[in-house]
Amino acid sequence: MIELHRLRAFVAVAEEGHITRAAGKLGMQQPPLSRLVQGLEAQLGCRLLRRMPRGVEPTEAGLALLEEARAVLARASRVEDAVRRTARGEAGRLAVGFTSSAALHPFG
Amino acid sequence: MIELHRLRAFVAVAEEGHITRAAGKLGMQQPPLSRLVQGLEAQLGCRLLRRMPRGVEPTEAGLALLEEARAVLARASRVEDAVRRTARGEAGRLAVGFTSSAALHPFG
DNA sequence: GGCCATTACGGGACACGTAAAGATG
DNA sequence: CATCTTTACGTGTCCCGTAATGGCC
Repeated sequence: MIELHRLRAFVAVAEEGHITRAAGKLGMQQPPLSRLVQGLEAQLGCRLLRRMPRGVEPTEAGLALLEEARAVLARASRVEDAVRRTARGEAGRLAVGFTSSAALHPFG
Repeated sequence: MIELHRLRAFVAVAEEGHITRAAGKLGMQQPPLSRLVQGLEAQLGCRLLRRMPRGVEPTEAGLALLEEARAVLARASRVEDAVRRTARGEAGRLAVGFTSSAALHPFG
């Protein structure tokens, strides 16, 4: 399965259009980032970027991955907080109910 | 961010109720799997499993993570195939339409 | 004593950073 | 020549597997 690390790298590159610029945004150097994307292409068996003289451009497959990757990363980024909140008791015990008559009952 | 590797490990353990059994299912040994879950607990800063004399049991936070992790993993597992299909041209350009009359039209 | 989880230790894979090389306008 | 990407090389970290230790019926 694709690891999130590689997805993050690819999304940054695809959004910036330059490996160099994306590396700066991710706080790393260009060479490791370039290899990360290459590894992803090798894993998927297809090119994700068109290498241009001035930067890169996502291929068709790259665009598809960009969309999917954003969805997965967005969901994954919320997991950590959700679990911690549950551990603190702020969530997880919350039950939400719908009835047709609850609104008629006074509290207490 | 939590890596998918750790999520897969935790889901297997939580579902099996035994680190030993989950390790067999994942094709690995118990010690690395035990450490993987410990690493996840350290990352989240809360216990995910209650260690019992016969196996383990998810805590409240563990149950919350189990649910989230399944959703993320399910989504991530489809990414790879989706991108490869797009690269082969089987998807990405596919438009699906619904009409009220298409069924009345003969092919050709 | 048997079962299960954990710690200890050595080996391999992967990613990073720096430095040098290749490609293109 | 300037810009951007890629390859080369050495280092550090993380994970794995085997072996030994700890806790609880």
